[in-house]
Amino acid sequence: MLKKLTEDQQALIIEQATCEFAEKGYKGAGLSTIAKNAGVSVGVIYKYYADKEELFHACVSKSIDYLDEALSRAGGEDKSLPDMIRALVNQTQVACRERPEYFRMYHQITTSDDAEQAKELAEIIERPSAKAYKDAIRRAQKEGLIDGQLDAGAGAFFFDNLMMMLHYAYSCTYYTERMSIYCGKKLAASEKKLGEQMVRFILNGLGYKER
Amino acid sequence: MLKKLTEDQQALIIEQATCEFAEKGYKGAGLSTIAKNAGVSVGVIYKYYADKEELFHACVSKSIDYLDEALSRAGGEDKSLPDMIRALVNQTQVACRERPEYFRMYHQITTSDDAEQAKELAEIIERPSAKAYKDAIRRAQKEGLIDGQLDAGAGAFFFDNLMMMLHYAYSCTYYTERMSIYCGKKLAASEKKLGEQMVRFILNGLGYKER
Amino acid sequence: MLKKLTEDQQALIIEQATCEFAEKGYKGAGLSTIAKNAGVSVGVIYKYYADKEELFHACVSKSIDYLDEALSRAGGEDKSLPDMIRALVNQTQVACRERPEYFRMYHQITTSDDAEQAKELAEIIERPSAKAYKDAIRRAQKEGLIDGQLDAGAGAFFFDNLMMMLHYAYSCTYYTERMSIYCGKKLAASEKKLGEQMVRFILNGLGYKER
Amino acid sequence: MLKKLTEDQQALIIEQATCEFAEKGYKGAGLSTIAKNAGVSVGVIYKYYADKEELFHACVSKSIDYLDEALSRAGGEDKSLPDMIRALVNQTQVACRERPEYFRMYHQITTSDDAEQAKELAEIIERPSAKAYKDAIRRAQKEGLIDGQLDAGAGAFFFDNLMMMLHYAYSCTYYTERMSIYCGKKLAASEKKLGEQMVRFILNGLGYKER
DNA sequence: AATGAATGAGGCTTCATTCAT
DNA sequence: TATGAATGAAGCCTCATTCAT
Repeated sequence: MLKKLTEDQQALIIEQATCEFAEKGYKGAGLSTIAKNAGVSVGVIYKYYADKEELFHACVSKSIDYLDEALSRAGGEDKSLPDMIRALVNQTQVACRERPEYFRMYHQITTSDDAEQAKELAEIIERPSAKAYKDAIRRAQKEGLIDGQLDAGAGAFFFDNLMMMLHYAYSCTYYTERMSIYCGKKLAASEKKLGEQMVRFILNGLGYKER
Repeated sequence: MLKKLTEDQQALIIEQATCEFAEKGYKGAGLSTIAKNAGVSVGVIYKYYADKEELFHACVSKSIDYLDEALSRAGGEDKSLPDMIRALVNQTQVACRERPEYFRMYHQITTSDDAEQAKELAEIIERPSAKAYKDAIRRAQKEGLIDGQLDAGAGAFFFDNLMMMLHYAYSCTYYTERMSIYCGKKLAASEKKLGEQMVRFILNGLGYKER
Repeated sequence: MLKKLTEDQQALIIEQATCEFAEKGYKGAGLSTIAKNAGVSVGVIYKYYADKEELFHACVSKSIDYLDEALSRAGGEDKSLPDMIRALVNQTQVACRERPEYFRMYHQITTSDDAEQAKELAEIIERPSAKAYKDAIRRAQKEGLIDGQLDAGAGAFFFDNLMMMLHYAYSCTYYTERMSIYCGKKLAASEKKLGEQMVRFILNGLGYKER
Repeated sequence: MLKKLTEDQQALIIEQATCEFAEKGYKGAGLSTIAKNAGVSVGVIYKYYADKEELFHACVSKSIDYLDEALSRAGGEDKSLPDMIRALVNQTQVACRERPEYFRMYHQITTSDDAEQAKELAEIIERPSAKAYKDAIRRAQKEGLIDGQLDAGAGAFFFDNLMMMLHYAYSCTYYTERMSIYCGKKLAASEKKLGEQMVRFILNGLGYKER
């Protein structure tokens, strides 16, 4: 009983907390549920995190890290634009299947009503990919591969909007249902086909012309 | 004390409740806050709604109605595809400016972890527009105006995904910030320019070719 | 709407209130239930009674009046002791069948935790019959009809105790059940036989000897 | 704050709850009052009892146990009928002096308007003593000690009715007052004398003849 | 004078947080 | 150091009472 929490136990706390927050929201999540699911006492959580909010933030950070990692796994500056997009869409589908809770967590973040905090989080989460996508679009525009009239920022925005909705479609109950309604069950169930359709739509949207 | 809540007061309850729910979520919203903001007593709310949940549902219904109405204001089957899309984007921007709480409410709905309820709501909310968009796309495909390879459902899905993210960008703190990060403050602030970019991206995405 | 409550309506209020108080107790009774059952508005009750407590007291008074009346119907100083007791037992059975709520009301009174009020009520309700029974016993003792060793007050007390329990047995759910358990369903259902047994027990208890 | 409520504290909760319920009834009793009187927080009560009702039932059970115990202390099948009755009356007087709240609790139970529950409770509480008394009477009848005409069940019923009213007289404000009115303060105050009178009345009532 | 909707204090219950062991 | 029971503030809801019509 006088042993320090192992790293595994600490990780389990975050993992279970993430699931609980992702599922029930910040207010709905219960500390005692988290403790029970993680196999630790409520008290020990307060040794590692000052309060519920700090635990939540830790889960958020972990989720962001995973999201970043998932993105970078798709990465590769050397890829062609179509390949890059294909890889990103693909990676999203895989990541959502593996760890839907992290994407649900992302969705929870966006419900925050604290403007200051929202700003801060957006800065951390969105800035890097915004830059990466914008740069890629600019590069492609210079190479004459895509629509020159398109504002690079706006293009990145629309692209990421589609990616984000794909996240939600694969991780949040409501959006999953919505995807089925729009695409039909069959297409919704086929990651490959839907991915292809999406890549096609995005490339078209950006005004991509081969060669 | 008034003999009976005026229609205005009743409407104010829903309005304030919607704001409270939209901002804090179902769990976070406080009945006493709502009552105070609506200028009524806590008790009277229970004369009109059996409990917190029923009040929430009333707010949801009202929000959905507004959303539908906003959509139909853009409507017009007779419009050309570009005009229709332009109108929808436009209408979204106006509606979000006028009643951001209804769109925030929508966002709250999607956080529900009750699968059954999510299903039901998605059916009510999404089915009609899904059908409308799909039909419009099919029609345009028959007329040879847009990409014939595109699955109509998927096209409608991607289109509505972009619309939904526009809603969020104009009504939820986090997404607003995110839009600024992607597009820059200037473009984010110009509804007109951003709208044009978006219409362009969508038309391209659908593979629209004039004539 | 500008008409005064008729006497019937006023009586109905008391009647329904009595039933409600008798069934649910003072705390459990609901003013709105009473109003609804009496076919009047809640407000008008407050025109006749200052508050819930006063209404309760009015019901208590009415109940006491009925109880007294029921007793006096049995009355008759001229009767022989056995006849008097027989008449009282009989009358109790009839009254309980007709108006169980008044006896339930009595039971409710006795749960009061306000010592002062209990004292006052006991004085009003019990003093007269205590005196009457005591006198009757003294008279019978002088005539050598019953046990001279018995304290007249104690005798009256035991006699009335048995009467009171008979009240309860015929009007309160719990005591009805209890009667069945003790006496068996058959005897419990036969007012006549049980009454005879009780008269016999009482006369024996008082040490009554004919002639 | 204590690591765990001691047994004493747990007992105190039940004790204080019993007093509160006994005094004010189920509806009238307040959880916060109970907590305060027991020197614990409101919350901890919910660690031991799911809700107010469960706490009430625990108090009822405790009270019933005490009542049974008090009865069995008087017990003794080997005693003569007069001795048995004397012991029961005696024991009742002692128990009421020691723990009036348990008898008040009993009184509260009988006010329940839930027929099903009343039935159940009556079965548990009354059946055993009903049987014991009835058997004792039958035995005495066989030995020719008491009135053969008396229905054993009815006799047990009348006997227990007198016992019950004695309980109430010694524990509930109203009935205490009533006893004074009937018997006079002096006799009411003398447990011994009143007890003797009561035993005499009962034995007479049963038609007891020595030898 | 009767109505019944509005009021708001108060009750039960939950759960984030504390702290004795 | 980990435990998990105890704490108590805060939330939902009820209902006796008020008062505009």
